[in-house]
Amino acid sequence: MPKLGMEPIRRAALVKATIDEIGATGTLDITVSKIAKRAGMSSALAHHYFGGKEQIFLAAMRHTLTVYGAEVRGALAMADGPKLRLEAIIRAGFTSSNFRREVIAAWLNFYVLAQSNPQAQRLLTIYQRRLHSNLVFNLRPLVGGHADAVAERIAGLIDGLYLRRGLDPRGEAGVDATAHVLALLHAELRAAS
Amino acid sequence: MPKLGMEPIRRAALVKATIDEIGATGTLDITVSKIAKRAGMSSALAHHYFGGKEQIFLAAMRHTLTVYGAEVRGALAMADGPKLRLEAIIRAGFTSSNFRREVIAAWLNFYVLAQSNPQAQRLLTIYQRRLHSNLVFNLRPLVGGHADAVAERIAGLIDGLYLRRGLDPRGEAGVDATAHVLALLHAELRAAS
DNA sequence: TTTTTTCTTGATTGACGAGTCAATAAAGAA
DNA sequence: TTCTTTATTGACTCGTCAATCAAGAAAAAA
Repeated sequence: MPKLGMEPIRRAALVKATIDEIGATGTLDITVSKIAKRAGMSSALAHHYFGGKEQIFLAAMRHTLTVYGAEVRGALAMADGPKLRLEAIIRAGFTSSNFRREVIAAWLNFYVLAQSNPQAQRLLTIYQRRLHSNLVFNLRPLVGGHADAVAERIAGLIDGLYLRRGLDPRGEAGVDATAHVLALLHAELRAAS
Repeated sequence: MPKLGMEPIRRAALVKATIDEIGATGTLDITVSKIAKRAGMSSALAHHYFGGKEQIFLAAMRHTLTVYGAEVRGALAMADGPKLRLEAIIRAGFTSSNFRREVIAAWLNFYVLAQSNPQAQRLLTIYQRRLHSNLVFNLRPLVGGHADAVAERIAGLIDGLYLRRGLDPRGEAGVDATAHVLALLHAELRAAS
C-alpha cells in the first residue's frame, strides 16, 4: 500500500481533520490521536509529517486564512470599480461558507492562540493588514484622506458582526450582517461627498 | 487558623487567580493546581468550594461580566440625556481597565467557551442583550424606528474594534477605538435627522 | 534479486492533571 | 469538656496524552 508522494495528501487530510475536530469540540483542546483517526491514520504518522501539535494548528490556521483570501480575491476579480469592489470585499466576509461551525470555531480559537503564539499572531496580522489595505486602496478614490479611518471602521464592523453572528445560538446569520456593513459603507461615502 | 466564613473570601481569591492565570497563559488550558497555588491554597480546597474546573471558569466569567456591567452603570449614572448616555456606554467599553492582558484573554476565551458550554453561551447572550437594549433605549428618541439597526451596528463596531485592539501586539489601544465608534454614532444621528 | 528509500504503525515512555478521600485542626455549641 | 461544624491539605487514583522508536511492508532503484 505505501505509495510515493503521500506527504501532501496526508498533510491536507490532517489539516482538514484538524479543522473539523476543532469545529466538533469548539476548542483547541483536542488530541493528535483524534485528529489522526479522523484523517484515517495513526497518530505517529501525524507526528511524522508535522512534528508536533502546534505545527498542525498553525497549518490549519494558514489553510483557513488561505481559503478566505481566495474567496476575497475571487470576488474582487468579478467587481469593477472601487465601490463594487468594496461591496465585494464586504460580502466575501459573510459568505455562508464562513459561517460553518468549523470555520467559526477555527477563527475564534486562532484569536485565542494569537495571544500566546507569535506565529499565530503574525498570521492574524497578515490577515488584518490585507483586509485593511484592500479597503484603503478602494476607498481612496471615494473618500480621499479619510480612507484610513473609514477602513478601520469597516474592518472593525466586519469582525465584530462576524463575532456576534458566529456566536449567536440561532444560526441564521450572514445576510443582515452584510446589509449592516454595506449601510455603514454607504453612509461613509455620503458623508465624504 | 481555620476561621468561619472563609467561603466567600476563598471563592473571590480563586476567581481573581483564575483570571490572572488565564491572562498569564492566554488560554483556558490551565490547571486547577496553578490557580489554587496562585490563590494561596491547595487544589483540593478549590475543588471543595467550586466542585470542578468548569464551575471556576463560569464564576470567573460571571465576575468579568459583572465588573463590566458595573462600569457601564457607573458611567450611565453621570450622563444626562440620550446622546450623552450613548457616548458613556461607548466609552465604557474601551476603558484602559478593559485592555489589561487578563481581561482581554478572559473575553477571548469566554467567546471560545460559549461555543460549547450552554451556561457560558447564556452569560454572553445576557451581555449582548443588555448592551443592545441599553443602546436601543437611548437611540429611540434620537433615531426612532432605526434604533434597532443602529444599535446593532454600534454594538458590532464596539466588539470588533475591541477584538482588533485587544489582539494588536503593539498595545496603545482604546483611545482611537472610542473615537471611531463615536464617529459612527454621530454619523447615524446626522443621517436620521 | 538485493538494496535503499518511503511510508506506516503498535507499543511504550514519561509526564501531567482532575477529582477523591481520609485525616487533621480549629472554632463554636451543648 | 465533649460534640459538631467548617476549613484545610497531602497523598493517591485513574485516566489521558504528546512524543518516540523500533520494526514491518511496499515500491523503486541497482
